[in-house]
Amino acid sequence: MHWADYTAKILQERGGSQVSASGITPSGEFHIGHLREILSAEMIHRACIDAGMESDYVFIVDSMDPLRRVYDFLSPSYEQFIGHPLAYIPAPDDNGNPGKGEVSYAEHFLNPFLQALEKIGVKPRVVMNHETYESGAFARGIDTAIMNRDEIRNLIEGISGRELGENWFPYNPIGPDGSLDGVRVTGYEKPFVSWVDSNGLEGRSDIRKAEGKLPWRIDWAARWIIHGITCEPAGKDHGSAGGSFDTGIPICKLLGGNPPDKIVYEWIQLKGMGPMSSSTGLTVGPMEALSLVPPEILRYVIARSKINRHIEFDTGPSLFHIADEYERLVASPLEEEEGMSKRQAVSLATQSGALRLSQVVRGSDPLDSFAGVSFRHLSMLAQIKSLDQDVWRSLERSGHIEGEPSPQLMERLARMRSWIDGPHFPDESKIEIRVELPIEEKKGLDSKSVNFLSDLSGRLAKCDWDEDSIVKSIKNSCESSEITNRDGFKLIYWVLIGKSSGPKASSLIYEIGRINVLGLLE
RNA sequence: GGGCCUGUAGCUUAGUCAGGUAGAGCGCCGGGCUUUUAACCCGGUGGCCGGGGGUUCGAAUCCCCUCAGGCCCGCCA
Repeated sequence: MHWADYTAKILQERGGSQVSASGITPSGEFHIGHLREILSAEMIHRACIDAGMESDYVFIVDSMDPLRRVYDFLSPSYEQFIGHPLAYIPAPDDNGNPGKGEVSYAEHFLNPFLQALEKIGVKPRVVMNHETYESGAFARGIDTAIMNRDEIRNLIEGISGRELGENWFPYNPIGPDGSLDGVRVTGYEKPFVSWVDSNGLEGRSDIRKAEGKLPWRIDWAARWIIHGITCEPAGKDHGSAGGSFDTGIPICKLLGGNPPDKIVYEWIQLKGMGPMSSSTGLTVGPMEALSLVPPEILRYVIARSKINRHIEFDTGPSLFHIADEYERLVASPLEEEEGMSKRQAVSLATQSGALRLSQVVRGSDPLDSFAGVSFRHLSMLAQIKSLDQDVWRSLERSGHIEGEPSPQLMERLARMRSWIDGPHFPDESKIEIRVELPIEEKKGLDSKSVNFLSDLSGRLAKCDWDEDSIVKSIKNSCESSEITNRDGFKLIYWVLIGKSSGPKASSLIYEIGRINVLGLLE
């Protein structure tokens, strides 16, 4: 059974309608890892619906979280905003300087991410957490937390092993400068928390307004109640012993709620691609990934892995692998059969679950997303055929398509071209035409091979420049120099691209052009 | 110091929660497709399930120990 279906089954036992949730702090550019936070919850939400339950999916944006430090992509002038909620500070412009404030910092990073989510079929109810504070919905939780501050302190200290300072208070007011830092609480008289800031300025915050916030561990527990959340998978950082999940559950109960079960997902690692990794600061954004692969395959990256396993993501070879695996499964899914072993049955259910949950539109047939050509094959054609029409003609001849290409396929070729032209395309998949042959390699040729190549050179110099004539020349050369077709083609690939196999030789030669080919055959 | 995940064929892995003779894909090798695309079709090769011990009629699966890799524990998905 797929993990999302399994979780849905557990939730069914809990009963009632379900609310799955994700939460992300928009402190900077969103990346591919955030997709796992989103999709872990969204897929469980879909599985609940598929299992016949009422279900809602909420994406809570932690817009009330403060700016922690001046990140590399920000100018030093952001120093003044440290400690301010992300919803209340201006977005950076292209140079990292604070903008005019038409768009908040939180929205600036959130908006492109939401667009990417739409493309992969995720339609969350978006909740800006600062608006929940502004609405007063947190007031009840804040009041209860303050009234039970000692118990909450004991819970956090006991479970996390963290010692909370003497001035710790389960509510952080915003000071007169707009920052959450350096404000000390001096008293509470519902609904006002009074405080003094680091300069000795005194004031008070109304807990019914966004004039302060709960510390993370309490905030999380309180929002479970506010939104009726029954399921919120969290990253492994929240999942370790004594982490915020372990404190959140009892705190939520203390506040009078029924907390969700602990579900932890593993992280996505960025791997390989030489210099492309965290060290260069280059990460892969969801939009960027979508410019390379279709949305259902991006979903499949998450759906195919068990929730508690690392995903090693790279935009190179593994993307090929996953994309072709997806195509293969769609084309020939496992079928239910008499006398299937338990294993096969489990694997069938998991696989079909993964395919089902990978669809952009819930409930649509995976076959609708099927392009009928492997990524590997398409990448090759795209590299040797500069015109789309030539790619379609080739695919028609090879029997991949009949007549006009499908819209899915056309989109796929467009994406393939941008992948090939971009920095993420794997070297091992690149077809690189040689400029000249190294002398040592020339010396290693036996006389038969030399004969073949010079014979071929003579024929190619004269023949019509179309694929049929080129193929004929190759076959004739093989015959007259008494080598097998197989060896002949191997030699050609070796001369042209330095490998023993490659894309259809005639197409390759045709695309390289007569002059260049003859130059290499010299 | 506390905790999590992982270790199964050359590679990626399923199977571990509910113990019952190790499955798959890729790769590789061979064959076919009478113009041999890295396409497509068919067949084959390949694993003392990290190591040791225990429980059991029976262990990849449960328990204990151990080795190796990755990760989390202010904020971070």
